Amino acid sequence: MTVSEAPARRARRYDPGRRDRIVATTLDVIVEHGIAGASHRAVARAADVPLGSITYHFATLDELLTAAFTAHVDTVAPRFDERMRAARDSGAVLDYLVEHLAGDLLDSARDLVVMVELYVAAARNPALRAVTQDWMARSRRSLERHFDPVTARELDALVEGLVLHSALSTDPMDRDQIQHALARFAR
Amino acid sequence: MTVSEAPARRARRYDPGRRDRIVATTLDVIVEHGIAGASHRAVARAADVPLGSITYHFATLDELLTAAFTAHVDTVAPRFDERMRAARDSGAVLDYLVEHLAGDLLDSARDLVVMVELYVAAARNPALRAVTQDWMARSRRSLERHFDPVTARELDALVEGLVLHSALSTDPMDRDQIQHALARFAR
Amino acid sequence: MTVSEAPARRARRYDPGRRDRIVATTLDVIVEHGIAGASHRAVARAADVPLGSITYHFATLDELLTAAFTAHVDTVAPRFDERMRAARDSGAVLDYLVEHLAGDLLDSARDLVVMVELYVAAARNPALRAVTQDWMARSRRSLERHFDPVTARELDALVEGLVLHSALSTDPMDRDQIQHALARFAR
Amino acid sequence: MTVSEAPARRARRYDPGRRDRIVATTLDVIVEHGIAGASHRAVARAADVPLGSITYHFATLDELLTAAFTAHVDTVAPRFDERMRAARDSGAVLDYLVEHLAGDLLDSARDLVVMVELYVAAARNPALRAVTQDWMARSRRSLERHFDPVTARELDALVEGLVLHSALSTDPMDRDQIQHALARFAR
DNA sequence: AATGAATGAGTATTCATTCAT
DNA sequence: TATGAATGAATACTCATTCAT
Repeated sequence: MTVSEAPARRARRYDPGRRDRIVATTLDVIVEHGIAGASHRAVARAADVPLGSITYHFATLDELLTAAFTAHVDTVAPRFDERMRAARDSGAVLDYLVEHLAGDLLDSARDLVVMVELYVAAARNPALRAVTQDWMARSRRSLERHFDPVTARELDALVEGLVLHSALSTDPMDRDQIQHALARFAR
Repeated sequence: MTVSEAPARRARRYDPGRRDRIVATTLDVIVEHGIAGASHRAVARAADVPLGSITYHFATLDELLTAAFTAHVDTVAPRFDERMRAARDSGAVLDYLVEHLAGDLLDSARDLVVMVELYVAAARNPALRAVTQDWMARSRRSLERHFDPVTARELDALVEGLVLHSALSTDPMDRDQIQHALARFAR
Repeated sequence: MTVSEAPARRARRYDPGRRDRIVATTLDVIVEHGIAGASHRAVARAADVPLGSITYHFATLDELLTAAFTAHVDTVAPRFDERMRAARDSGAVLDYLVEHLAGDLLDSARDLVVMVELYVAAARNPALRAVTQDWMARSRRSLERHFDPVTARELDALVEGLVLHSALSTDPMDRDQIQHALARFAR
Repeated sequence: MTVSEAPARRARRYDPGRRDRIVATTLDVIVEHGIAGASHRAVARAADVPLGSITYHFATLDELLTAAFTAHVDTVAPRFDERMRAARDSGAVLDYLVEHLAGDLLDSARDLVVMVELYVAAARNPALRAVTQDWMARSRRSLERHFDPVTARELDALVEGLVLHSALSTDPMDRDQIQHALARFAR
């Protein structure tokens, strides 16, 4: 019986792309445990990286969180814009939104959690507020491919509200209801 | 909405109503520092009460937060219902909502912040989710005094989205825009 | 949704024998959670009695623990003495001890846990040391009904050792082995 | 066996071997104040190390206690085995045991206390139970150098009982009595 | 006589960050 | 460049005991 609590970390000194992996893992941790649960340690554990490695790449937690959310927006916003570009007309946009809100709830659930966490954090963190506003602006600009600015903004707000509701309600709206709500904005 | 941090601690063994004061102060702290900042210590300091007093009245932080949000909902929901009861018709309701969302009344701002904090916390905390759902249900029921259930639900979602936007955006919608958005649901 | 965290304690102001019930419950708590787990609160909860009631009847924790262990010894020691008195000869005593150590492990397990907890606590608590020594002396005196003082003492020590072993070993001695060990002391 | 509580904290960022020092100090604290007194803080104070240092090296108190007891067993068991190996015959073994149990050497007293604390803790802590069982098995195996397995086991139990008695009794057996008791197992 | 409230010290543990190597 | 060690403040929560009623 000998004392042995070696943390079983495979040596991995050469590890290119580690920085990116840390950023990606940070998002995973946020999704699973919230921003409150996204500590240096939690991320280090999840990314299987020594604690010092996190603080080496990111001077502060804030910097890490900002990097993570920025990366998220840079993934999600272009994808959304692409969908908008691909849509033939405003009707097609609404169809897509219905699909997004009612359908593949696995992927959207993730996006939604990230969104809400970001929104609240932004309320008290200027760096994140910039990220949030960038995201809002981009998504509105994408919608403006098919709607006038006023409608785009209203639609954006409604979608946000619907997302919140479907995230938190035990009795979420069904596809028809969502369709009906969005139709208020279509021709 | 300022929290007095007076370090002077008068001896005060007999202090009826302290429990309620703690609950009220908890809401203040949430508004000022977010749920993440609502620690036992922070609340104790703000309520000018010894730390042990908090844990005496509330076995866990969760219990305290739940009590605080419940108290908030029990204040806000009846007030909203009263407004709905008082409104002559659906037009009057929309007028009130516009006022509520656009008026940068201190009270409104406070309510917005509490709501958003609650929503995010609810995503990870079943007890708070129950509070949230109760709130949603009550507010929908109030709207149903003037709208059919489908419209009430849609309107509720839009309001939620608008709240999020106005709570977090640096460039919130103006009164006309809000009015215009809500008008989609009026007769 | 109204706040209601009433601790659901049935009113029971008139409750004779409560003192005794507290003492008995304290022993239960010690058995289940160890002396370290026998706090005022734990006992109050287990005995379904308000916290203040414990400190009302027992000025300090020490007093409560002492009362509990004393009660235990006053139950166990006479019982053991009765067995010794009833035994025809030293052989019958050994038969009884074998039975006790190998057999009804449910009751003995409880006694054993109490014994070991008491012993260790006694090492640092004078009040409990007195209880322990009283117990040791009484049990030795009981054995002296059938053995000379020297043998009684040795037998007592061996029994204690066997009890410890059977309490902690995953592979306890079987009846024959115990019988064989004790036989060293019989004629 | 005195624990220096020097409040002077020299800056000491580089301190190799600190982990081992913490483990050793933990045993000291257990000897002086019992397991119940072996808190993170108590150990930190005794080892003249900041509190965070303890939790850095040992994620939980359990881990620390386990390391301490394991270290103890890894010191004591080989030493005992060495004595057994060195003993010419079973008589020499008994002589050594008498010496060990009767000599009020500081070292012996210390070992006794550690043993008893370990035994009680083991009753409620699986990790410590493993340490205990390891110790029991090793000590039995050492005895088997001179006794058949059955006798070794009985002797072990008796020794344990004698240890308990001499650790806790104010009126411990004298050398002759111990000698006499052990002689029951000699040729 | 009895008890709910109060309290200050204490518990284990987590944390962001800094430092020495 | 990379990282294990270090650290002091903070976290939620428990506790024995005292007090006001």
